[in-house]
Amino acid sequence: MVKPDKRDEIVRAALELIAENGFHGAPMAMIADKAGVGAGTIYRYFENKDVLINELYRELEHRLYAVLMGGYSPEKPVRERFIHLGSAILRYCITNPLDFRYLEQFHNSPYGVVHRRDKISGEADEKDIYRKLFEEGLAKKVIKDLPLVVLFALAFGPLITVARDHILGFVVLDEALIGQTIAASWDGLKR
Amino acid sequence: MVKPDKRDEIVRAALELIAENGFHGAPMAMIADKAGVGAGTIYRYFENKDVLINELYRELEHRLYAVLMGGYSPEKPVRERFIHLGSAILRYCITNPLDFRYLEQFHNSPYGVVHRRDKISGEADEKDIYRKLFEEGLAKKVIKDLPLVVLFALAFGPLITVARDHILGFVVLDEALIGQTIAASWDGLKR
DNA sequence: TATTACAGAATGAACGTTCATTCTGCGTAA
DNA sequence: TTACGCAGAATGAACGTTCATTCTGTAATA
Repeated sequence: MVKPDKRDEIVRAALELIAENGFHGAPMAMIADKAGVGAGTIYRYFENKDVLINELYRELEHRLYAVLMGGYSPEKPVRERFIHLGSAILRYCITNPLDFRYLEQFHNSPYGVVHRRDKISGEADEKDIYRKLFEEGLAKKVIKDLPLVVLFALAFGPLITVARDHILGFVVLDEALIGQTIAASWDGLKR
Repeated sequence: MVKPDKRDEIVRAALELIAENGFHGAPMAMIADKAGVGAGTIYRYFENKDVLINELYRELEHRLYAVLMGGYSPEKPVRERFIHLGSAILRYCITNPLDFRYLEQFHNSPYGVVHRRDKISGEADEKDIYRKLFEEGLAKKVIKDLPLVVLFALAFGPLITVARDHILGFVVLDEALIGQTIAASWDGLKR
């Protein structure tokens, strides 16, 4: 039978190599090596490199979503929920730098653009918690009347930039600084 | 001797291909083709691909700096200068999508990380106009008391994100929206 | 004629993927 | 209990392709 532990090793190795070296710095042979399997073995679990990359992305997206929803209360005020989500996302990125770097690589690549285009053109699904939050904030007139995409940029732009800077060692984000950063990005958002 | 017009064609072709397809979607042979030049000719002008990539980056950086400084008045209030620089940068990115995409590719790659590390560890040079502006804002207590890196993130994060979204067609930035976006990112920055 | 600039073919390294083969663990027969 | 047979998991050498770079011959220039 298919034992998941080899699959897991492959995924873990791919995450680490791609996060650190990018898609093109992570040849299949190297992934196989790090996973402790033969090169051909990867193809028993993943049809090809693209599939591996996309499945890994989906796993990370799923993990991140679970973290975001931990302790999330839809009945609290918009600002409070925003702070909660922002802190959760920033903390996750900081404590899981490999995940963060991987997600960044993915988003800054053709994979990510396709993924995003699909997402925007489709309807908001259950998982699109930020979209719902912003729409509610717009309806209640607590955040600026701007297109959703711009609101996303104002909210995520700083967080992602600052997370990257932390991971690359350009700044050290402690609890206090995390709070101040998110509060500041809220200032940009709020009406 | 070395006629600059072939060099220019090579640089232009490299810009276009790399901006649209990334570093790995722009083989030297394709760059040569698009430039109307033999593959070997590129090596008369650039020692290797890395050098070509870095020199192209430096040219773009220089152009962008010139744009930023057009109409910049160091004696105006901090907020006004910030708005001026933000508008200039955003407009530049939007009207020169190839330049913007190239700069992004560069920054999101090992080239960019090395470049940034060098820049941060070095002293502020004359060209580091944002750094000077923020330091003055801090001294005059008009912007939040946060590390420079975080201020950069709050200011640039949204602008870059929104510029990318515009170029990918996820939003249409007209003059009004540009102004509102920059004003909003100032709200995040100001004390 | 001597020198330089050039185009494009040649080269070798690196890559993703394939596939003939080997290994492993389990059901069955003695 | 041991030996055998077998399915399918695992392997890694080999293949075809792509790429950056170098080499070679030719045209232009002086």
